[in-house]
Amino acid sequence: MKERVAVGMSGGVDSSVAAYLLKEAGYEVIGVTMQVWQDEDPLATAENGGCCGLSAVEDARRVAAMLDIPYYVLNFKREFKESVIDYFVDDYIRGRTPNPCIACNRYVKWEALLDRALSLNCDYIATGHYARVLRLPNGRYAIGKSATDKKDQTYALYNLTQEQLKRTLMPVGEYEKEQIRELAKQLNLPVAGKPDSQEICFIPDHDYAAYIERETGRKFPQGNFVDRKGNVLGTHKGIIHYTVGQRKGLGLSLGAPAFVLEIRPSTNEVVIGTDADTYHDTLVADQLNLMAVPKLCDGQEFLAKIRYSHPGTPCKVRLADGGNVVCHFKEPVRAITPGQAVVFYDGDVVAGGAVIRKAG
RNA sequence: UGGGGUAUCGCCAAGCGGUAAGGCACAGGACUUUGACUCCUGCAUUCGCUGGUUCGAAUCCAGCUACCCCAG
Repeated sequence: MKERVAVGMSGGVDSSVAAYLLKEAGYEVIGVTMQVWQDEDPLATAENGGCCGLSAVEDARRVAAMLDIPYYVLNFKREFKESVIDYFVDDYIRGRTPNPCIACNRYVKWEALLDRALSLNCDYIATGHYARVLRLPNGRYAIGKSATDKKDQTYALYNLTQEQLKRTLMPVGEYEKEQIRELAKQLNLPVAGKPDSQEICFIPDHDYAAYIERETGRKFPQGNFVDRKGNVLGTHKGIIHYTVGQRKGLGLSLGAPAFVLEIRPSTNEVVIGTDADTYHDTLVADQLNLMAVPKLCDGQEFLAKIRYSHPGTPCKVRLADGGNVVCHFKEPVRAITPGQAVVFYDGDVVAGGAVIRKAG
């Protein structure tokens, strides 16, 4: 009897090809598009490049028809609102910089989708991510880097659980991005030429601050830019406009480039310093999720990425009070940002990850 | 209203008679799952104002205006 798999189809190239590959591999494939947008504004959807919106549904439906697989649109608006949007907004209000894609993966694309898939008698869920699901000799499941370096998406997947990974397939992880596009062309998929999605999908105009103010119905007051000694350097536009390491948009003319060092929601201050001031060699993180390793040991070494595009820096980890993880880097890293994830790699495999609380 | 000083892009600032450096900020673009970083491009026909000297002035001279400092 064929194993049954639900493929999350975003309407893009990758998940479309994923569906095809699974069908070729002999699975019984069901196409699913997750409806997550709160207001389906067709215009905004088009501008967004098609991730998760109405035009995405049309594209996914056409691909499913071509592949001759059943196709459903499932409503995940509530889950998306609670796990992604609310988290995103709350983090900004608390002076942090969230990574909504990580939350979306863990709680919507996996937790909620897997739940629905199981109730449809599926054995697996699958996505078009450029990553691999590995079963390790120690019995654990882990995310491994894909064949293509250009499009590594493992960072955003560190937070998946063992149960989720056990039931996950990522067929495009075995291919290069170019191969996937080529395959899409050969199959005559209508989405072969679609651009990659990027940026945060639910804020198509990229105006984060306006989105947060709309969502909360609040205005976030101006406050002081201060240096590390507390001297006032100027006025900021509201805490939600900034992230650690940011240079652009500060409007401060201090002779040398100025960067955000820290955001202090309690005093509504944004601390400013030089580029050199943004480097630290230690961070504290919480909400640890383990993947390849069953537990973290003091002194254990990993390559750690502190943001999506960070190439990684060697570090040693140590467990601290309350389940916190202290990560000491071999060399200082730039702009350790509360709210972003630290992801620990053991070679090409994700050992685990956690949420950065503070530098130093 | 006695004396001295300074007035060059939004901010800082070079220039010292030969036809406006640079930094910061800002804007546009590339990159991008941080409005991040980084990179590329752009950004004073004009030097507080008015005259004068000179082939030629932001640069020299005079007057005016503004601000600053010291004395009142």
